[in-house]
Amino acid sequence: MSLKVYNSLSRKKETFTPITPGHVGMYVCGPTVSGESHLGHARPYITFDVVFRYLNYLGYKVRYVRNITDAGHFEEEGREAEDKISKKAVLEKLEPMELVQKYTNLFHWAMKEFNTIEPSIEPTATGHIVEQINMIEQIIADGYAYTINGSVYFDVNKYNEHFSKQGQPYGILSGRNLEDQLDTTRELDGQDEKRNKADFALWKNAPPEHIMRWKSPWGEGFPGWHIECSAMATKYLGTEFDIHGGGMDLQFPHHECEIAQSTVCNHQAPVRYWLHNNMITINGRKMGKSYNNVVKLSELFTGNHPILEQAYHPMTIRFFILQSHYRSTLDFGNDALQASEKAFKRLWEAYEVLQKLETGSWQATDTELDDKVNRYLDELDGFMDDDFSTAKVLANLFELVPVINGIKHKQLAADAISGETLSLMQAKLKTYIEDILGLKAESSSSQQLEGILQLLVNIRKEAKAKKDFMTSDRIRKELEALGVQLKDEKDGSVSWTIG
RNA sequence: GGUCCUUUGGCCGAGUGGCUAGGCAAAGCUCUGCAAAAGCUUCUACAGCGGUUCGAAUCCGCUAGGGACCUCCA
Repeated sequence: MSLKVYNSLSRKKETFTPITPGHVGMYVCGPTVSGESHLGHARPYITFDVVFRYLNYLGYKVRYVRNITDAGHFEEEGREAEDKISKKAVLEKLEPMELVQKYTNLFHWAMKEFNTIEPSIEPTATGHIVEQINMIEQIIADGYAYTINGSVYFDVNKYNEHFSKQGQPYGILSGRNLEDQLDTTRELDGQDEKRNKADFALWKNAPPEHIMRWKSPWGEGFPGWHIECSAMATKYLGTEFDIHGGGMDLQFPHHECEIAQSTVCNHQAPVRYWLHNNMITINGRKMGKSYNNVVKLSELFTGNHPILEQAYHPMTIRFFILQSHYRSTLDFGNDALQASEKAFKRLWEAYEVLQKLETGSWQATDTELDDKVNRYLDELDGFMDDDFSTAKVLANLFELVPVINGIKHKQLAADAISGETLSLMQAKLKTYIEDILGLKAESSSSQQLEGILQLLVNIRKEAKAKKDFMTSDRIRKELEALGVQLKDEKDGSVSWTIG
């Protein structure tokens, strides 16, 4: 078995072979920290977190680079062509970097809530102005960019003419040709400066009111929209690296431009495998700023948004995202989230039960079931190898839930499956649920709380022994109101779940 | 207008031409002081029409709906 990934560049699944055996370089487009992250942003970071985790599981040494876009040219919701950071800074009376810091912190908080592993390097655009300027200078020196009024533009036509001959036309990633591009009519800032509409900015001259500005050979300004990723990816991953990830909406123009810039500078195509996650939709429509239909992560976690019927735990969201394939659209809805919440709870509880089951060296009395369990476990690697089919992994894990619960609740014989299979199941589920899918308990209880609950359970037990069901039911009912659910097990013991 | 994707049971969602994914919901049953939990069972869907094929949710064509990108966007 070997890992296969869907490469946007070739539009098909390819066997993954790293450039340097045993090592993987992966770059993922990070957040623009001019505002708070929303549900749509969660998808790539959770998706590529699982990619990162799985590559680690396969034994690769992975350098995972995810940038923070904290500079440059952004557009405000109102579509004014202004630097979003500087504009908001005025509105909120904050320093630009203060604002950037605030949203960076919020982003990190959300990523932690989602239990994502921190990238190996998280470079910022403002920290790499020099690298970006160097890269632009090189592009100019090679003749693929021109300067006008203190701004620098990439000459897409010239690039296309030259590199088409080498099988690297502009549009290679997004599958479009330049001629179609030129037909579009858009009135954009600086459009008249450009020789051709398809050209894009490498460096923009900063108007006086623009707060974020840096000195450059072309005057004071700020870097273009795409150069930071090229510069930082090259710096930390080299002129050619293995994986570049991001949302499908970045495929064009962002990633296309990245390819063009890097190809000119490094004399080779920068990326072997382009991986793109699909969008999260809401009522069938992409969740995005332009559509004014975003649900911020903080709103999701607190339930503080008109569309939300309740708060959703970060693990519910993570589970929700992993239940679909990353290249499919995923429709957001309360029903879907609530289904995920319950499903995850059931899976997690079974997982915890499983880890507490005693194993040994007994033989299976139900060999048919034993075989089935082994098959479900064996299939997991193959599912992940098949372009990270987390949905299939979860489906198999759910097949195991009745087996685990059946043993626990004595609906199945304790030795229905062999001790060896049980041990394997424990190990595999730990690896898959915690290490690869990155799921974790929604809440952890303290030892003190456990003690208090045990006390109440004991009191209730005594009441039940005296057939004082009023008291026993009261304890159960009032604990339930506090979010603690008591369950009388068959063997007379009592278990509880908090949450 | 250009390029491309998509349409799966009440809802979400996976699907490699033949082997009823899975989850949630619903109904019934078992267990139980009552609950809850758990287990078992039931619900066998692939937008429409045509074609290819021994066989199609899966391939091809047409029609209809939805969407994405072409502009900041995960």
